[in-house]
Amino acid sequence: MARESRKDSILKAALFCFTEHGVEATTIDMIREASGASIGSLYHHFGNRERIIGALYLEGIRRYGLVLNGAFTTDSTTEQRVRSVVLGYLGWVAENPDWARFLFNSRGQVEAGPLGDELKSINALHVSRMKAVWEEMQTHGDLRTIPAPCIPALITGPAQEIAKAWLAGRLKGALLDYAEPLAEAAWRSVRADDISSGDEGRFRA
Amino acid sequence: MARESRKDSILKAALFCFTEHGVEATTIDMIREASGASIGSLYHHFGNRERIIGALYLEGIRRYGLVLNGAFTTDSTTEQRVRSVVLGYLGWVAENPDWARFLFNSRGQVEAGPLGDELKSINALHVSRMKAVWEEMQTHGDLRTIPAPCIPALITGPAQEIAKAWLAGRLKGALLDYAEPLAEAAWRSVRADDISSGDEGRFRA
Amino acid sequence: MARESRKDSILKAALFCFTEHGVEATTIDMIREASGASIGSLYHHFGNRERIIGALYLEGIRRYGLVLNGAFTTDSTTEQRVRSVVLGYLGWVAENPDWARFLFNSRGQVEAGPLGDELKSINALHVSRMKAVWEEMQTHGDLRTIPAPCIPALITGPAQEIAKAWLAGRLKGALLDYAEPLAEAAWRSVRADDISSGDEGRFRA
Amino acid sequence: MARESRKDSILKAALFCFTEHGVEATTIDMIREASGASIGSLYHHFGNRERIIGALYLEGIRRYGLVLNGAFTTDSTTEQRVRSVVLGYLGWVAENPDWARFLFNSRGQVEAGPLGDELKSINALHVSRMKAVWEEMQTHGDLRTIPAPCIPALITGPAQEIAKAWLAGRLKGALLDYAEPLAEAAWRSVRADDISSGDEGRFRA
DNA sequence: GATGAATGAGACTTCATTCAT
DNA sequence: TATGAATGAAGTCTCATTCAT
Repeated sequence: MARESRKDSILKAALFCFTEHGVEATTIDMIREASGASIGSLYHHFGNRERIIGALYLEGIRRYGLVLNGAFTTDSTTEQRVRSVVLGYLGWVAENPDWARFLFNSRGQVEAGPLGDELKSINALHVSRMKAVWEEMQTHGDLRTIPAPCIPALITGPAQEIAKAWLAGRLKGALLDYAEPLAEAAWRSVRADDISSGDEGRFRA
Repeated sequence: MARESRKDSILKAALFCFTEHGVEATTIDMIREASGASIGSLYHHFGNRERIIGALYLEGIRRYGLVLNGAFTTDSTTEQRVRSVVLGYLGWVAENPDWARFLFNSRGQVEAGPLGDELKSINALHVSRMKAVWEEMQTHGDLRTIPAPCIPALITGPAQEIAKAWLAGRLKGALLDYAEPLAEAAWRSVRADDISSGDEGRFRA
Repeated sequence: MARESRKDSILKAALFCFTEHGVEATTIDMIREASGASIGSLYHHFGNRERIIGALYLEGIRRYGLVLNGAFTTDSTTEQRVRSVVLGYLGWVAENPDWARFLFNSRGQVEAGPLGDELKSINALHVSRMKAVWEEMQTHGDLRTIPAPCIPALITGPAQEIAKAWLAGRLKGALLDYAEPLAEAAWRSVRADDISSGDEGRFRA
Repeated sequence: MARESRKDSILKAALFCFTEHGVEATTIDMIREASGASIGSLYHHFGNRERIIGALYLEGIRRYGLVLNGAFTTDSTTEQRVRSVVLGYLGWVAENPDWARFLFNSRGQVEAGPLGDELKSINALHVSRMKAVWEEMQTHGDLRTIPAPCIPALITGPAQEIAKAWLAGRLKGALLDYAEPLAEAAWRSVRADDISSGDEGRFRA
């Protein structure tokens, strides 16, 4: 832990700067100042600016992935899973606003950079894994017949909009106040017609 | 028209560059090269870089606004309006991918710039006008009781996700293939419980 | 002339700096200071450091080429030509010590740079043109039978050594004091056995 | 020997890097990577970059000196000596291309560095020792009356040009193919008029 | 209106060197 | 002896902007 301290403090400082000024506007010198490290140390550990961003992005995806995986492995009915994803997403954003801002606001900029392809492929892994789960649910008849790419969009899209507004300070109150309504709406938008809220969902007779 | 030609060609070139490289990565010199104008001419017409972005943003909002206004003024039932917003949004993105990329991908970056506040307030005008309409519908009982900010998020959020994926080339086929499913889902997610698709929606007895 | 002034003054300053500190040790800032131009102006005209060096190298080759071409076109007998090349070379070095230092001292460094291949090919052109002339003389029987690449080495090599020593300040007196002995020696080293100094050389009966 | 191994492996790696990238362009880190040593180890053994270059240069001169001394001590007639110097030089270059490249290509750069004066004086020693021998020969009447500095230039200059071309890959075939013609030419360029190849040279009656 | 040379602040990065372990 | 994290001066280059013609 003491060993990793410098590298970690640089990443921490970088995240802080990205939140404060945005990814593009953050200079190496800002990170240097915020981290207390020297320029040389920054480059010793990361090689260049882009790799600092990349390392942070990777760590963000890893952390976020843990939450979503939890939602899938813990819950058993389809409805529970759909709700868990929405709640899990909003919960994570509420607790990790800086990571969320960085991850979701800057995705485009990060993927446009030199390490974009590498990071994109890691992202694609997450997406495809999730996609497999949704499709399985659809096969079981718990979800309406909807083009596959729409399912995650319907479940996560509105929550993302709300989260974005909240992160930008355009929303009063706690982010989690919107969790239940959004989870309910997500479920309504994707559930099969013969299923209503409160039914068992998956594993029906 | 011939007089305005130079100014327009600069804006056109700027939009092209923003699509190609992103807003932040686009330099004055790229726009100069793409437009065929001289640096001096660029500054003569726009004063500085930020004002090129601003002018483009304004024009984008204006164009997009026309479509959405159409959806509201033409249609009469709530369901029709909800569906029209989704369809209108996706239709506009499909026909104006460059404008869409610029407007939705780069919103954060644009608002972070020096003219951000000005542009934000123009945006806020649009949003608040729309909000008023949704709230009216809610008052009439056509929409479920949902926190107000969720309504546009539910209607537009999933469409935005799909549009983003399509613009990034992650989606096969035509964007409009997803329009009907998304419209249907949007309506399901916000409609009042005693209303089903096909009912009259607003102005019921 | 007034128009080209800036670009030329930069090149002039660069040559001065190269003489003073060597090519590698010369920084953009030194050239900026010596030329009186701004950094921006430097980059406006040349794009990068390497292209300043390249432009200078090209100009140097051009100037030097004029002298050597003169030696070949003016003189008629082989002996006269051999002597003219040695004398012309030393004369040019004596009159253009800065160009000479840059051209001959830094050839390796220049060719190792990014524009190396381009410059190398220009150099190769000069060399091959000259080679053709020597070979013609050899065919005529004025020169001994020597491997072709040795001929220019024998004629120019010693003069280059002397010039290098003189440029480095290791030689007392005027460079041209060594011209006649070196010309004589060059001719002795390459002339055919039945030809002695003062004979007609080429076009003998 | 095992003790010295590390130091030697660093020097060996340095020579490799100098050949590959040139002296100026070689960084401490390149040598570290090529040698397998750590940065700390490099500095422990040599103190700084310049001293690595210096140590290598010294070793190169020492090795090359052995060959040339051989030419002078073994052979007795002037002609034999002149020829031996040319042959010895080319033979050494052919067998030690990396050392040759370093020693002759980078001489200027090395002498321009902080340890330049020290190395220059060592070089000057070699040169003056050799000069004494040539002058003695001249006094004996074996060599033509030529300005003293021209003698080594005439003997070694052409061979250096050929060696440079060969090291740069501009020459096909073996370097030693050019040895005999160059030795013959060197002797012709400096021998006294009443001496022809095969005469006794020195020690005539 | 149009042009493009000129400007300079400031960004990123390299690299020799030091020093605690 | 060996290691490699840490340092920071110094270099190259970019780019928005100004201004004389």
